[in-house]
Amino acid sequence: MGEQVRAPRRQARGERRIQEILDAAAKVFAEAGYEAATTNRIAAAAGISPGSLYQFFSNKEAIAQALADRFVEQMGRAHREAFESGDLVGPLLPEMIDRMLDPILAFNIANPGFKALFARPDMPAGLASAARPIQTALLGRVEAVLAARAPGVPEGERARSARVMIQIFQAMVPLVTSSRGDEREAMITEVKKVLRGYLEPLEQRRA
Amino acid sequence: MGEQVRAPRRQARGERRIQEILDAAAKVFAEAGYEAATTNRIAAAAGISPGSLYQFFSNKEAIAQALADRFVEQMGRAHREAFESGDLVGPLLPEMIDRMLDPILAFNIANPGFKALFARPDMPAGLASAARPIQTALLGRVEAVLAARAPGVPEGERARSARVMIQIFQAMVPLVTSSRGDEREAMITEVKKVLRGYLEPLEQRRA
DNA sequence: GGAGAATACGAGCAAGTACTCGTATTTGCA
DNA sequence: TGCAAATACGAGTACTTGCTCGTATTCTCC
Repeated sequence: MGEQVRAPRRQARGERRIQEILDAAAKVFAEAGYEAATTNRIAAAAGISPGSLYQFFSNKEAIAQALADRFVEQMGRAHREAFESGDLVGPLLPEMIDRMLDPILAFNIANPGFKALFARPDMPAGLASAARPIQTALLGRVEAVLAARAPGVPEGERARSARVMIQIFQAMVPLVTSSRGDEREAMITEVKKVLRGYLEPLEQRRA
Repeated sequence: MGEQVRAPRRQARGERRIQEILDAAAKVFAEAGYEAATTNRIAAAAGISPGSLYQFFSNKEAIAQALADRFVEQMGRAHREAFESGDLVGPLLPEMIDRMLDPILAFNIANPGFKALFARPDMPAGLASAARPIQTALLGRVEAVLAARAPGVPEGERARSARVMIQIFQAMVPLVTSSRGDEREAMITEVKKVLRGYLEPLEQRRA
């Protein structure tokens, strides 16, 4: 255990190749899903031979893992942006919802491959765990917002409500990303209506 | 074209086998997903040899297709039950929601294999089309309810709202089926809260 | 400019898949 | 009871997939 195959000293060319492979993998995973995305196809999409692919990644799962890490890091940034405002109680509910949703929606729109990788049930179990910390952090932040704005909700119920909100939001993301233009704007409005309709009664409840 | 391989005259034993195979397939698909569900494993789960499997189904997709048809038929029954009440306007909103959701939730709880088959992106495209008529019918029924109860909502928005409601409901189903006992009951209550929070403002809008 | 390391290639291997086929057993029916 | 059809078997086949390996090319640094 603890054995490390020391990674070769990468040249600039190699670093570029790695990013190219990850870009190609994101595209192929998004189009085909995890299982159907063959390593040969990823190599072809990256414009290199299968052998070259394995110069940089030890196996298919390592590619997905690296891609997941890249996504998770960007997603983390979007989450931090969504919750960076210190004032959880001041803003009216609609504005609060705007602040939380807009950055995360923007991320999902800009990275269609993200959902394709993480939302698919055919990917290896280990991959989901890469997103776990992010998911847990998100849950905690939503709970914190609930605790501040809806103090009348007891703790056990609060955790459940946070999960429900996250689930709803994630379910609506495909509806948003798969539409375009005005229809997309309208869908974003609907997502916010849904969350507002769920949150408003919680905020108004007495302790 | 139009060629038909005439199906052999089934014996009672054969009819029984077909149902056993479908039961086994539902279990294996639910556990492993479409791709990872090997025909040999389905055969083993049904307690027969791979060769016997192909006595009744010409290929793996035909198994999934037959299973899908069986599910779709049962699902159709649940939908009809959910919407059979002629009175769309009389009942208060919470009762209306109970009537619509309970049968469909009950179906999903009783048939965990259903979601596993239809919600997975790794299944052949043709399969999804089996559920299409059911989905379209459901959309139409929800739209009809909206038209009756929320006449203030213009038509284009009504279609969008119906889609949103269905999407939300389907997203919450896993939260319900994956929990047990009191937690499950609580989750069902939450699903209904969400839909009520979304519907109530629509109903109260002026034409 | 040359030596060693990194990068690149692509035919091919081991393993796993859906599916077949020759044969044996069981069933329905005259 | 006997016979044709239906059912059952499971080792074997054709194919695909992730991945390797011997070899050729390009880069880095002295």
